[in-house]
Amino acid sequence: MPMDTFTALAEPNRRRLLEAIRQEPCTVNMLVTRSDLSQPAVSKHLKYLRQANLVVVKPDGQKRWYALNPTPLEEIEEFLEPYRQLFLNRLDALEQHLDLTSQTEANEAD
Amino acid sequence: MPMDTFTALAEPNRRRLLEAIRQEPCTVNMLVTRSDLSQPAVSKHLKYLRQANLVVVKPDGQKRWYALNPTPLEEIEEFLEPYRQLFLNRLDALEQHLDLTSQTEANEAD
DNA sequence: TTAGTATATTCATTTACAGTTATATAACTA
DNA sequence: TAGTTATATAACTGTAAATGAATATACTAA
Repeated sequence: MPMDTFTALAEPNRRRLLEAIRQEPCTVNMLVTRSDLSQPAVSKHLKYLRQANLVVVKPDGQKRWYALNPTPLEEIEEFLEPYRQLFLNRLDALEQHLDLTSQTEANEAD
Repeated sequence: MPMDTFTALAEPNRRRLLEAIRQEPCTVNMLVTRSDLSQPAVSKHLKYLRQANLVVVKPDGQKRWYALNPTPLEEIEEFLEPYRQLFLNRLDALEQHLDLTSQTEANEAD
């Protein structure tokens, strides 16, 4: 039932909310003001971000301060790590594969 | 209609397919064998990965070689970049905020 | 041509989720 | 106390997408 990190980040509005929260802790109303979302929509997205453990809440009277918890983003980081070399080199795996195997495959096709 | 990078990566089976393709270009049957998915399921996920431009295809007789195109992953990288410092420091934004503002807020509460 | 192999697509069903409106709850204020 | 503010939740609607079964397409081989 709890939402995973990747799914939480798949929604563009949620990414924007997280961006705002990253810059400084925000109340729900601050996020409503700074987004073009209704208050219930913001609350619902925050619920998912909470489930993904990407934000923590601190009640303060009527207000609730939402702050970033960046820890789950390490999962994204770890996923991305083995790809980083590749897109820094900017050379398609297919090209590389063809470069490496063209001689062998020419022989096989023979 | 085309699927964006984040949404494409939100599905765990698609991430696993991409991992396999990252290690070496694969035909559909290779991916079926290496996953626990049906052939139509693999083909359908590959369609989404194509839409997200995360893979390229090279027909080769009956076979179709799927290879990685890492370029769209730069979008993820760019999103992640401003957060990296934070989870490397491993200090919640809320803590930081409280540290920075506790004196001010103590005055305000006065 | 026929049979077989590799892959894609269609269809139907189900599930997840985004957005809205309305309402509930809790805390603050007068 | 009543009225207002801040937030969450429920009920609903619409849509995207996941899944499975069946079928279609395209190539290969005999």
